[in-house]
Amino acid sequence: MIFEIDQTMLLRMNEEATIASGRTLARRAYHRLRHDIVSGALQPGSKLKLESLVQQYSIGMSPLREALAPLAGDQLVKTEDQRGFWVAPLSLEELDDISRVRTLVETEALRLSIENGDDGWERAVRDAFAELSQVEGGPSGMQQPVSQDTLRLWEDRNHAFHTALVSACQSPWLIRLQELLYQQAERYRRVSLNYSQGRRFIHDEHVAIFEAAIGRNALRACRLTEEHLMHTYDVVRGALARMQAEKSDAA
Amino acid sequence: MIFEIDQTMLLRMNEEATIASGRTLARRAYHRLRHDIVSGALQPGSKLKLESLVQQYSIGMSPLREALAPLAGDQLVKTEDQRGFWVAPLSLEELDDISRVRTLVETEALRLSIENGDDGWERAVRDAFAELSQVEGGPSGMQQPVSQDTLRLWEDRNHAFHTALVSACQSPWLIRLQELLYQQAERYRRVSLNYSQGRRFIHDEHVAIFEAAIGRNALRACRLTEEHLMHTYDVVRGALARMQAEKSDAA
DNA sequence: TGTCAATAAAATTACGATATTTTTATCGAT
DNA sequence: ATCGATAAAAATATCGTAATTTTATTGACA
Repeated sequence: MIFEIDQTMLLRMNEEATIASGRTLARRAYHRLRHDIVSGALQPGSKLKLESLVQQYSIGMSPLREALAPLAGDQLVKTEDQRGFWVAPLSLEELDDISRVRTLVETEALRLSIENGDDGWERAVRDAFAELSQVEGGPSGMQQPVSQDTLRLWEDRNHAFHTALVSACQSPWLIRLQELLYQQAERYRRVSLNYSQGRRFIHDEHVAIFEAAIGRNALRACRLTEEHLMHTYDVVRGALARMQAEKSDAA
Repeated sequence: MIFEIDQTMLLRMNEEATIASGRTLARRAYHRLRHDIVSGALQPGSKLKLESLVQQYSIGMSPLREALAPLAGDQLVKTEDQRGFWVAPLSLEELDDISRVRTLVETEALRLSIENGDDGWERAVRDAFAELSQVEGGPSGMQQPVSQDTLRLWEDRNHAFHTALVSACQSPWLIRLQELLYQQAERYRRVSLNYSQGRRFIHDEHVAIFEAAIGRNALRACRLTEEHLMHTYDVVRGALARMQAEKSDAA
């Protein structure tokens, strides 16, 4: 028992450490900035004033700019020559776009993964699913409101589960694109979380996908994944719409 | 006649100017470097020594590093913390991967484009096709060896044609990914060009795709595009294999 | 109200200083 | 003598700061 707690604590520490890990200042800044953008701490669409960031993050201009460049590559930051940097804005249109493209990429990657997956893949998927189930807490899990920490943990494990599922597709490019799009989608989930009303039986969907994948039923797994992503889309879209309505009310 | 020559010359100048255009030193360096990588002037897999590049391109260290960052985002340059930058290597495995993912993305984008395309789209496709046909020069065009300049022109117009085809898909993300993957594929085409033996009736394939797209036959256009990309893959793979065989002979 | 010059703000770039990695040289053991 | 480990040296990447260039803002004037 004590052993279990220790492992959990280590895992948590590890996860938190990864927020700003890296060997160079630029990479650490990259991780911090990415976290702050994905979490919504930095307002979507807002100007990133370099001088302010230098002070806020206690960092030099050079590593800061080196950190912003790859964020622009991830489409989390927009940049215009000699006009600076902005946090990439969120919009219903882009959420729509990302959801569709993500479905295209993730179902293809999953299909290939189910075709090619070996025992190691199955084990990785089982492990990731077990960890995710733990935090989703049973068949009707996460119905009740949960803490920010739990949500963080859920995001990590949901990410790990989706990553494990496609990990055997043997296509570095599909994996790279899947990762990119997952991250984009995460932004939308995170900022819309506070506006979500009522939770859906997301765990049941994960169970179904897991069983179809392990059962090597590619067609079914892909169909379920597509539905899963579309349900996510619906929920986030609703929340985002309410959010924007509220904002325009205030104005 | 003189008029025609003038137009051609202007076009050429314009195209050459775009190689290293941009308002900041960093962007100009980005364009030059990208060109040199895609064209193969910079050896795939080779180390990019910053000091050497500073001298070769007559540029400061800061803009050079700013130029390298987005190239890493495009996956044309690999980087490791504290260890520097390399030209991304080429491999048969990655060519395979890129070709498959490109097919996935480009057929989906084309399908949507055919669904959504309006008159403006049709016009853009017709124009791009006309320009491409001009340089491919008729039904059995480009059978005879052609100059480097002509190949450059062909690359530009082939790119423009593929871009026009998917331009109405109304998915910025699909377009971005298509662009990324086209560029990757172009690298392989370019470096393998010198090793290509015998040309195929590529123009016929373009004609068929063009007609299916304009005829709004999405299914057929996608199938033809898939075949087109796979033929390209076969040719480039053959050339690359010969190239690598020759290299290992020399060693 | 619109334009233009002056000023302020901000981004880009140069350059020197520091830290890390890689290579070379040295030493000792087998 | 050769190999492996260790230490010095060189090469290279990273970072901070300041100078330069460009863009945005302000306010006077038409």
